[in-house]
Amino acid sequence: MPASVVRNLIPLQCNHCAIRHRAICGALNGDNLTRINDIARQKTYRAGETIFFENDDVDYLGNVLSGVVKLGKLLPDGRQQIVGLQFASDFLGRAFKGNANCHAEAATDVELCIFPRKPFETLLNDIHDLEDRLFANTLDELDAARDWLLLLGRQSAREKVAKFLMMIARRIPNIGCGTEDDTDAIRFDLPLSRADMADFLGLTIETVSRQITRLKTDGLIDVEQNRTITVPSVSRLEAASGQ
Amino acid sequence: MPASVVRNLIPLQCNHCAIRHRAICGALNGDNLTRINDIARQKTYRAGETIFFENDDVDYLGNVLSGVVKLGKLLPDGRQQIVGLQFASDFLGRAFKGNANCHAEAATDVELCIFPRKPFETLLNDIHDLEDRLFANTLDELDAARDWLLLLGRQSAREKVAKFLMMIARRIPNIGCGTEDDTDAIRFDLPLSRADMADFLGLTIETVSRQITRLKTDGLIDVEQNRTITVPSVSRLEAASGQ
DNA sequence: CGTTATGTTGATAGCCGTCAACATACGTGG
DNA sequence: CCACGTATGTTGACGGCTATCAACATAACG
Repeated sequence: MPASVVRNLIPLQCNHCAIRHRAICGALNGDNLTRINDIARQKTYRAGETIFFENDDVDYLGNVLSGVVKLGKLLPDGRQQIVGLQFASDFLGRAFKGNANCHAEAATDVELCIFPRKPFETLLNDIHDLEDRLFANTLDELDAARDWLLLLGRQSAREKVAKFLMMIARRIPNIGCGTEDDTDAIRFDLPLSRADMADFLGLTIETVSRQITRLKTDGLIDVEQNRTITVPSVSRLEAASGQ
Repeated sequence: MPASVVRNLIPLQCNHCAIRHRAICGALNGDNLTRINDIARQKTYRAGETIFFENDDVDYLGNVLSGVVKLGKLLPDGRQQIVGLQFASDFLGRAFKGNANCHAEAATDVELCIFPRKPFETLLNDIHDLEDRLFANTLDELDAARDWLLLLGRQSAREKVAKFLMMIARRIPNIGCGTEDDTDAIRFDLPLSRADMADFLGLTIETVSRQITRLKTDGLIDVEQNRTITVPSVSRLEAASGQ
């Protein structure tokens, strides 16, 4: 990774970490927490910056503290597919195997908590619970990838966009809508551009835009300033997502 | 799983296992090999039989000894997507989490080497190398799933079929073609029907059939009896696969 | 030899991609 | 503060790829 993208590289305090218990670090306490804290450093990226390229020899791994990271793959002719999105508390990088099989890019401004590879792998060997947690994490990512295989292979553009919005709604902080007592309503900011959504859903920008317009005219969502989505009825949107 | 599909359930001998060193069992020897051998049993399925259903509480895990297993997911309306294919030496099942997130079906006649879940998970906890190997295995599956995300999201029907044939060629025993000295040629039997290929590639049966015909008329493959494929030039087929 | 499963081929339709114009927001420099 | 260029997003017209519907061919099987 180019050094130029590094904004800072500062120690942080695991016992004050907001996402610790959701991240793999939830497996740690006492001395073990101190050990990982000793090697943890914060690193930030601006939206659009590349974190690593495919086949890069990445010498660190880490957790997403805030923001959204896109994992993508490219065909020789430039076609792109986003193969994963990492949100706060998700793990980034591949233990015991240095070279990345996809590239990573900050979709929004991103804060990472990174660990140098070698000492982190030592921790994995020493602390069985930590490796178990990372293993479970990887199995969950595999489940998620298989869910998207079904989506990409068998669902329509409308279903794809609806399901994407459902997924974001689950993973992104809700920004509160006027009708607080309506538990079936939800409101959030899209962390991705239309172009990123297209690359994630195997569609074109235009098709994504048209489907959003259709969901809007059908009353399933409301859109302000392109990125702020209000879903008046989550269950109705879910029905439109095909499951 | 219905007991009716069980053809036999007999002990086997790990030290004579043909796929041991490619499977996760390659991490074992001496006493550890004896320990896993004590819990290993052979189980066979006929082509088309279901091994487990989505959300089943599967009480065993295991290796594929021979044949091909399809992992699939269904939408409520019946649309299907195959999300993984497991070949000889591949691991089947999800450690530390009983309920399956997809269904499994024998694509061909299949022999499995199965381990009851509880004692197998004990082995995983006791033998660090075994868990490491299973972890590495899972990471490879994740890589494979992401490759197919790119395929499903961004590649044409022709590229999909070409890439599928390339993948099968790598994973299935070569049956030898007349021109042995031609290292760029290869010949194999398809383990999947057109319908399975369609469900794997996110296409219809008809489109798969048409693309195979096109590859044949373009001289990229030769087809005998629907299932036997000869590839005169692997590099030319690879070029048609888009990478 | 009939029946079913599997695969191929043709005609047609529809969804989504492509190309293009336009709208809006944002940042930079005059 | 405005002018301009760029990035992002929307909408329309059109075309092509793949799905759908249908007929037929071949193989498998009892």
